[in-house]
Amino acid sequence: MARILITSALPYINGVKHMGNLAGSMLPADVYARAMRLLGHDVLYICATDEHGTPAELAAQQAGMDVAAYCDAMHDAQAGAGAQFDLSYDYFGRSSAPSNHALTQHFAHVLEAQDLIYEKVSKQVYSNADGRFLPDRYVEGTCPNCEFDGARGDQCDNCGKLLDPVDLINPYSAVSGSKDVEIRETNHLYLRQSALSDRLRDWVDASEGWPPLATSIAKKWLDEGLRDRAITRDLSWGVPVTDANGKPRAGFEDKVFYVWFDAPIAYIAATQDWAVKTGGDWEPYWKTDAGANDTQYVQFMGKDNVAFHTLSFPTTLIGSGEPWKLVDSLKAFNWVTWYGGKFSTSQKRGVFMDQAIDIAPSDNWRWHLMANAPEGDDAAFTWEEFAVSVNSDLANVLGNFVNRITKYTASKFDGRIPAGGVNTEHEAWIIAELETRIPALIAHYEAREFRKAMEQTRAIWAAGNEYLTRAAPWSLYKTDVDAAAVGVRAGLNLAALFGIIAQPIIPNAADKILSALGVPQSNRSWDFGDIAGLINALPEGTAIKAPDVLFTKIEESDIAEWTAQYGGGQDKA
RNA sequence: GGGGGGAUAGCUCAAUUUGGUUAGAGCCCCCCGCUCAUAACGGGGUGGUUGGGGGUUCAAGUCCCUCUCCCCCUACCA
Repeated sequence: MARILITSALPYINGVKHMGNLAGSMLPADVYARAMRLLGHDVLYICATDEHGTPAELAAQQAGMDVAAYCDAMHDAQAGAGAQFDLSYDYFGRSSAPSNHALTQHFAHVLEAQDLIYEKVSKQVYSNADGRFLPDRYVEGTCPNCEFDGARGDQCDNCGKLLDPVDLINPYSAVSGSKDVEIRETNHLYLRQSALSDRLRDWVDASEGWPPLATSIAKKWLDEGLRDRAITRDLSWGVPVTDANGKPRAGFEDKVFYVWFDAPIAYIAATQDWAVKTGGDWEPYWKTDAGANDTQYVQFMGKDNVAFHTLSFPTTLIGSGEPWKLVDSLKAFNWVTWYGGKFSTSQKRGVFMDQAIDIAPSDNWRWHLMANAPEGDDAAFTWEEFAVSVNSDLANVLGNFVNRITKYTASKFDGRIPAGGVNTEHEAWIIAELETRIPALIAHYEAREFRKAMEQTRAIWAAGNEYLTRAAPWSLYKTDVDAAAVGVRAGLNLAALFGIIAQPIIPNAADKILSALGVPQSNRSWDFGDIAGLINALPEGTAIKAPDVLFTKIEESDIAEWTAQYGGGQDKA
């Protein structure tokens, strides 16, 4: 048994997330967490809302709400959506929590004590109309390179050239459209990342189990030489910048820490909040002087977040000089796209978590998104593929298997798990299948290869159908009831096994199957022991029920309706 | 501009790390079987110049060069 800390990239606060966000970190982290729990590990799965930054302030303003109240509402909405998708967080915290304020300020103080923080004045665009400094991409204007009119301050979408907002011709605020903008000087705290390059490189070189994507991105930045990075912003909503006495830092009264400085720290702060809430101990997860070297720390994130997790956050932790736990393994995902294009609220393209749960049960989404996880490349969501996942994999292969064997048991064996008969070549066949497939399934989960894990799960379900065809108890029943009983008993045990292996992915359907077969909670773990015994594990004579239809199929008319409402193939971006 | 990832049956993806039998699977389609079951299930089959071009090698989807297209990052979006 191992102690495993799992974090999912923090979902940003400005609204309920779309299915791509769910599929890219929160859901796979959850499936992994559930699988590791079933394997008997001591798992802590931590997530939180990422609440600071300019977009949060603007979203609140647009909603006509106070930022804090807006974040309260959105945090609740996201927590609710997560619960509806059965995300089994041990704690779902907030980057705006007092614990994170304190810890972020703590890190800034110890980093400064290590001479890794200094003040520097830079130039930034200020919008008089909006009464705020504008991040580079919130300034738009004419591109000095190609004269495109809608160029953003950081990059021109037309010619692709990287820009400095100061160079834009006729700059205006992307927030209000106002041209009343000016360049102002502003003082900020900078993190001396350059001083930590060597220590960071040593750590990256020593790391194992990172995907090539993560290693190559980290090394590229290191090769170019880490630049010092501003870790404060001119905003009001965020973690206040304090001095060593906890008072507002002189000259920084109207500034807060940069969201990417405080957000990853919230992984730790949320763990502290979990400890307070549950009476647990957070230090064995995060402090190497409290046992965290024995903790396996796995981070899940989208491909855009890799540099922050491999460089920025480790810089904070290493630079502190304190014994903080660093990440062991990363799993980075590409994007789920909507028919190959981007999700867009305004253009009604794509489904968000709160809408999705009204369309189909959580299990259906979880299965489809994991079976088509964007592991190698971006993966396009389509209603047609969704229907295939639900109808073929869930309804026909798994749902129908459970249905056919339980119904048959009800009609011919009095609804009880039958005794009698002896195993034949057919039972030997299915046992051999399980003896190779179950270890392979577990290996895929341990390697966090989700598509392969789903493929193996489905293959095990499908093997059950093949077994029933081979054993054909309905034929044997006419001449030898005991011989038929062998097939029925094995089939019922297989149904239970299928529920047990399905738990990380489709927890609700799995529970329905296991409850119908009378499998107690205590017998649902992945401690399989002797695999040959799995087809005789259920107590003979136990009364079972045929569960209601486990998965309702998706009809052509459903697809047409959803396409009309949420967009589909006809408006590819 | 720089860096990284990707392009493989009609569709969605394996196999590329470590070059090695006839490049696999699911869906679709066709044929057969079964009749316990949600018109489901099982078996078999059709289908590939591995994005284009060039090279290395006894052998290339895999290594090298080059071209095309898509995605991410490029340090003040998160």
